[in-house]
Amino acid sequence: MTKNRHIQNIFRILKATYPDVKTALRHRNPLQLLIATILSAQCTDERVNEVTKKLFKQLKTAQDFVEISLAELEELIRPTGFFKNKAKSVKGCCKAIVENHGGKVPGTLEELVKLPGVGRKTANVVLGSAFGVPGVVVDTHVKRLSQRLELTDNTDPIKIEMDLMKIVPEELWSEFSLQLIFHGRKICKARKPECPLCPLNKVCPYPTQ
DNA sequence: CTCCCGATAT
DNA sequence: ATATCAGGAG
Repeated sequence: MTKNRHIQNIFRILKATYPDVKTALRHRNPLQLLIATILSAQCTDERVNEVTKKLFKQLKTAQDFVEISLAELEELIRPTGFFKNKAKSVKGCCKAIVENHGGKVPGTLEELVKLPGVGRKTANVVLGSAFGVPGVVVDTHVKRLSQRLELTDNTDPIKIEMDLMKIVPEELWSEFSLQLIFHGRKICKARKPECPLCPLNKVCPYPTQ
């Protein structure tokens, strides 16, 4: 089986299994998605959604996040873990957004990555789901599945991102990332992957236990 | 590489 | 007890 055939099979099966993927992080605008994504580090999206439901009811604009005290913000986001770092990042982002971007979240990878606490993963989530700009999101799931499916030999997320950008057509970057993320959560889990249930098990090199 | 954070699954 | 959860900074 050629490498191209391998990846085409994966696209076909993922599309059939997850025909209409969208981010699980609840949001109404780019600012909300940016903040939700920062909060999502090492935390389930379910918990992030619980926190942001209250958070976004109380705080609407970037200016609101600049004005709230650090201690208050820390308490509001505490259940997401890493709350001191995340509170600092959220406030820092909003400060930069107010001062340098007229209160609007910037829509390019270059500008997003300059924001404190925003790396390529977070930036590509915002680009893909808030601005409709293609981006490969390499989070813990995409990294693990790319390795199990042998789409990359690398362990560095940036190198994996580059590998996937070569293999995956640009118009599928965001969709493919989301499909791997959903599949990684439900089936191809880090701990105990459910290989017998997996629609990819016929084309996957990973041992099915 | 370590640290940040705490809940949950195994 | 330990690994893992939509990572990023120092």
